[in-house]
Amino acid sequence: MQYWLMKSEPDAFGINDLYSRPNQTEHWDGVRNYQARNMMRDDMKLGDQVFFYHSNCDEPGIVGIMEVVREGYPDFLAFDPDDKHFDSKGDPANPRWIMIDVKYIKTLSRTITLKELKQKAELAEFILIKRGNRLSIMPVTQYQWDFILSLE
DNA sequence: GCCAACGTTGGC
DNA sequence: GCCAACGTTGGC
Repeated sequence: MQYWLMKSEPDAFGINDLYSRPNQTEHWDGVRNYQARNMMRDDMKLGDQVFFYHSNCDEPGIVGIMEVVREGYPDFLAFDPDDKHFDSKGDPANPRWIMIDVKYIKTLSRTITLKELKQKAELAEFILIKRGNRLSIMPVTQYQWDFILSLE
């Protein structure tokens, strides 16, 4: 089993939104970055655990945990002209963009903030805090996962 | 709202 | 294939 982190803006879709969905499950749509796409398509497997990260908000940080419950499949929003994630070059016979389904597992007792994560020597190699990183999906090592949870 | 960092696009 | 222009991300 592998570990991951996925970012979302809480104004658009936060952890409480995931919690409120039927079966506490939702598809993770709208990813339009090839590196992130490749991870969803090739590497994210059923049962993998994922940190839910709130970005672009008052207190950026890790707020909860979810689990991969469906592996990569075509992101249908890429074919919807009315959706903001529409891709005019999309070809249903050869889908370019991929999504997965995730299920809510838990909300952490507190937000483990980006500010706090940056101060930990143990996380010096964590992709999230590398300068200039903009990936919305990234792998987390077992060591990083355990260490971050120990901060809760 | 600003802007640094980075990815993508498209002319050549 | 280079690279300037442009768009997006996301912390602050």
